[in-house]
Amino acid sequence: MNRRLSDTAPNLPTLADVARAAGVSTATVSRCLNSPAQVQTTTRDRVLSAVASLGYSPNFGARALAARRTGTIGAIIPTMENAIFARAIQAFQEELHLSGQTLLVASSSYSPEIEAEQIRTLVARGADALLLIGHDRDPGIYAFLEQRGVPVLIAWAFDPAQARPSIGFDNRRAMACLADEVLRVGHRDIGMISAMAEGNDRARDRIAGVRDALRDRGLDPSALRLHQTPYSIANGAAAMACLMALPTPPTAVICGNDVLAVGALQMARQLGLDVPRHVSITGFDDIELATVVDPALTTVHVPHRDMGRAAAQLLVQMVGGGVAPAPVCLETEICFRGTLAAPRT
Amino acid sequence: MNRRLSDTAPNLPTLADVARAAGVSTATVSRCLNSPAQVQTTTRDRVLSAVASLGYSPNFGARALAARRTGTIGAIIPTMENAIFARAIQAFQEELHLSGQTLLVASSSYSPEIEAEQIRTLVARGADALLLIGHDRDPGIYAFLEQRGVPVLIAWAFDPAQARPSIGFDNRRAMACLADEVLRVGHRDIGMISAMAEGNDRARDRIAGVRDALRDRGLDPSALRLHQTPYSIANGAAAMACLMALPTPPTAVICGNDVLAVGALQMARQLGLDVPRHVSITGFDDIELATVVDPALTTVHVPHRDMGRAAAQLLVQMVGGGVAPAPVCLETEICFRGTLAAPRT
DNA sequence: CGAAAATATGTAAGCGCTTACATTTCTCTC
DNA sequence: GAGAGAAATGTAAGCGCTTACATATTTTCG
Repeated sequence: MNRRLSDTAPNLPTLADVARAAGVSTATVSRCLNSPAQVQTTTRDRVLSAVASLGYSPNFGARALAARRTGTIGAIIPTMENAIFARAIQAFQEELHLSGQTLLVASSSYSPEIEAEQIRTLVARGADALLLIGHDRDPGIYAFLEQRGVPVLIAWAFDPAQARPSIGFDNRRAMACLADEVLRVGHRDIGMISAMAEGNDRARDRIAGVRDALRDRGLDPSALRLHQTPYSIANGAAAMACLMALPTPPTAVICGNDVLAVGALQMARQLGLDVPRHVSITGFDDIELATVVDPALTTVHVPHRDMGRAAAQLLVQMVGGGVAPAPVCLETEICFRGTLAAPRT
Repeated sequence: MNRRLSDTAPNLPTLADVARAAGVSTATVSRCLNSPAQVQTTTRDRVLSAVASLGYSPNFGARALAARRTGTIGAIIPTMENAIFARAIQAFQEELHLSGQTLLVASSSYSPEIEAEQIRTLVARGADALLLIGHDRDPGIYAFLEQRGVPVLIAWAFDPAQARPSIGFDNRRAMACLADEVLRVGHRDIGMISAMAEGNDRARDRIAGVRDALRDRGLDPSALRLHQTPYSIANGAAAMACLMALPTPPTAVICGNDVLAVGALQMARQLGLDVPRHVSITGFDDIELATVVDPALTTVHVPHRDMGRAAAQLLVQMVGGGVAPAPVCLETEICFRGTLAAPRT
């Protein structure tokens, strides 16, 4: 047939070419490449030099078809522009590389519909396994993944109630700890700026964490002045302006993440409010931004890199062994910096 | 043979199953999926409903093998943790998605050896085309890519002297413009904190740009106090400390990127120097960090998102058409903010 | 109305690799 | 040094899809 070999496509050497050049069968060449130990040293040298001299490199499609795996792992994150995901994905990719796996990435822009589509795309593109953020998801998607036999690991969430393998931290408890610190120094009027909670279990858990802390101190959780807004500095600032315009503005504003907190901080300055003297602000994540602003942000440190690295290891193990690992819970830590202080009396 | 079908692997429906269910040939099913216009509406509906009811999804390896393309485009960037790359890659991925392509990413950690390895990996993983940063690279790599027939687009660089397709901006000229502004307000003692120039043509071009500006004003380009350091806030700070410890410290410090500049800014504050009264500092890139610090950084805005988006379009076009597009040069713009002022007299 | 042209569908040959199984070639051991 | 067992290599059957080409069906129009 030889279709399309006539045009620009270069005619690359195949396994058979290497086999011919080395005077062995294709099976031996394949073994040299995939399990060298099975092949005698002298044969192996002969084959490898044929590989080198022909400039051979295996055809991906053929290999994937025959071996029924691609050595590719997919990850879908809301957006790379959020430093927490960029950082984790970077570590994830590096670790994957150590295991000889390649990373296929897609982003959902925080939209469940786009995410569902991307999941299908990555599976169709041959991802051997998938990394997803948070448990919240249409059950049909999990059914689809199960049908295709694609292992999934959930990151950024730890919830032993969910049977699915996951790696993350307890958003709720971490936020409850931080909120408790805010209460401990004396704040009673608490505002909260959160990311949109719909379809985002992390955001919901953090809100629940603040309410837990309130409740534990015998305060009314429903008194929390909650403002939800999409992720951005500008939105954080706008939300802060709303909160501060209230008849009795909160003396402390707990933010669902550092980006919103930085926005809040900027707005506070713009409104002529001194942080933390007039109002305390806290973040969550501990990204670079948190240390660069003045005063530096009191926040919760999340081990994003560790999470990315560990996620890669778990996923590689899941692809290989097929066993579902138990949920992993990482520790978070409060970073006390300059934006939390006792309220003015 | 049926190997490995006995174990855990689910037995997924194939094209043939769909064909059987719909009462057509596999060719017709394939056409329904790839060029629906060729198939009669009634047949198509029948096939598509069979696809849906069986939960069929094409096998990636088989498709790649038969079609000789994967619909996957690879990108290798130094690191995702650098916001400029994260931002561009995000836009790149979104645009790729619109064209039905998938993104394979790898990172080089700024190491030419790792990059070379990653290039081979991505090609072996079936990338139809590659996005790389900067022209600087072993010629053997370009030869390899040419042999394999993998189109490459270079981003972050614009140099008409290079024959290769590229999209970027003129690092040298942009930096020269900024440096000229620094000179224009009266600075004569200029320090520069640059990223490591070796194997990084962007960094080299920016240094050259500063020297150009000096020369154009009749000053001695070799008088530039240049400090090279790896990319990080802490390194920027350390470099700033060195510069300020000089017998006659520079009155303006031009930084190769915003991250180094933010480090310099922090160190200035730590040293009790007021910016811009005691010393001016400039950045390059215009990332979020630049607007969050106080005073906000005077820097060069680089249209990272546009670059990412356009890169995706070019690459898709290269894979499809096979024609090498002419180098594209994007415009940069100086953002005057708070860190540049005339030197004290 | 019939032949030519256009359209729709079927047939089947690979794409390049992996791997189960068969065969050959060593390496021991007694 | 013969036979058993281990090790190395070869044989060949797919993996599931795309697409050139063949065939069947419909449309067009002189």
